Amino acid sequence: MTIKKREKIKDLLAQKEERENVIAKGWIRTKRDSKGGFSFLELNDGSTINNIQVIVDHSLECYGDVSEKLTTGACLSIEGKLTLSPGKGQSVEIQAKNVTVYGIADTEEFPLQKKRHSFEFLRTISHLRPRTNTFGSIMRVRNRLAYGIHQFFHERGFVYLHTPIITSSDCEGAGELFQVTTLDISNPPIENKTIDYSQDFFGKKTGLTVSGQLEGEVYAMALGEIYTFGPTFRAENSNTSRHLAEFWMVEPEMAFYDLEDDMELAEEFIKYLLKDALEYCGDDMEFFNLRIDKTLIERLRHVLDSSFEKITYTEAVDILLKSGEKFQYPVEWGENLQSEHERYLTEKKFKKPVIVFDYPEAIKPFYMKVNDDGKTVRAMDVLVPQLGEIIGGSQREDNYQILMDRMKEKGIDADEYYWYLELRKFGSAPHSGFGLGFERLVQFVTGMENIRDVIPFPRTPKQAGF
RNA sequence: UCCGGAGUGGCUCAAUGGUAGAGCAAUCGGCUGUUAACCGAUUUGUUACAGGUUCGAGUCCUGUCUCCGGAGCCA
Repeated sequence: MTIKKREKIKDLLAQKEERENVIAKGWIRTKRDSKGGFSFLELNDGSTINNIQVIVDHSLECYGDVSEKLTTGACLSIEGKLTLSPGKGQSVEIQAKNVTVYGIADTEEFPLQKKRHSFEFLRTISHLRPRTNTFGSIMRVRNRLAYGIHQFFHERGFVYLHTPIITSSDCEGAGELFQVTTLDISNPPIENKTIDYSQDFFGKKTGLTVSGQLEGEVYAMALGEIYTFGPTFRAENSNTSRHLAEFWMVEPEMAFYDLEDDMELAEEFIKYLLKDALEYCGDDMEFFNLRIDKTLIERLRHVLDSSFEKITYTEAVDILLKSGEKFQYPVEWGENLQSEHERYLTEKKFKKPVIVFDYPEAIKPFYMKVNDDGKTVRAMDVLVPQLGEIIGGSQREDNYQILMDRMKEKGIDADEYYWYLELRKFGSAPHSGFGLGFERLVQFVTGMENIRDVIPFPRTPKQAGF
């Protein structure tokens, strides 16, 4: 007895010749009935955006049992013959010999219709939206990008490092951590009118990580080049199309890299991933280009073909001041660049990604290396058209005394970070790194406007359903 | 968090303070190797929630909630 195996629709569609006894399994996207005595089913199994057309003859033995159940959303197993299609729109199709219904989808209740839905509505049915063309494509591209990230770093000898999810250190500043506790929050232990965290699970106040960078530095200072790729949490009340409370971040950290090396790696990295997506997700990318953003592929190719513009913060301020543009927020050296300023640089001035570096010391975190001028730090942001900041990175301060002084200046408790400081005390070395918001990358590559639509289950303020 | 907009059949949206409607979907029928099929008919409502003004509120006012867009924070 031969064991008949299900073939993926992606593989079946690539066939050039007719073949008996194929098995396909998947969900019905649409059905068109012909009173000529057969139905056309569009079957999708997620292996590709493309459906395979299945012809179900109403004279089939099984038809009486299944006819009522062949509706949009139902899940089926089809056995039949793969044939060349006489109709337009597909080269092959399956002439069904037997149809098994795994699961019905009552048309009165099933919310996905064979028409366009708003992304807003689809967010309310996060458990069913992966069965749409758009979300299938997004998650396939997301998956390919994740794979590409590992591939990129492994080709370069980076070590994939797992940094902790629960931490007691706060890398960027207070007020943005999700607290982790096993204390009874309705009746916490009190000592001197404050909560006594010595009785908490870890014996101190802990939270979910906002970045694996500091821990990443620890291992870069031993293994040379490492990267992290994992979930990150920010309890900021951000309500924008570019922020999530839980998102995935990629953070490479490299010993012996200065800021120039860092920028070079960032550019190479972005280009590698764009090329990868275009090469391996052709059908999905074409779909985005057709339905989401007609200039997408052209724009990505342009990014691939051009070198990123590298300008200092001071140069950027100069350009903005001389631009003649009327900005809502004034441009002034020492202030953060506003979204509108970044957009001018990437979309109007250079029309490609721009790396701005050497930012004023006062507006950047304590761990960034201070330049000789004493006023700027070795920080860099990669800005891309439409989206803005996709990467933020820096060369790290490697001088023990300077780092100590900066922590003091910024009001950071050096005792808490003694281990971080000791990296500079024992065998310090120049090193650099950056962070890439994975969902922002997926947005950039797919053209999707809202970050809530490029992660399977988005977490945002007031939203943790599913 | 701030500014602006929105919340009405399953979905997308209409409705000058005066009888809540259309398209799509669904259902039924017709037609067809069909392709977001097509044609005809039918069904579907606590107008987000709580108050208030008014003879009368989907519409005006107050509060609350949620969503969307923009800003800040950032990745």
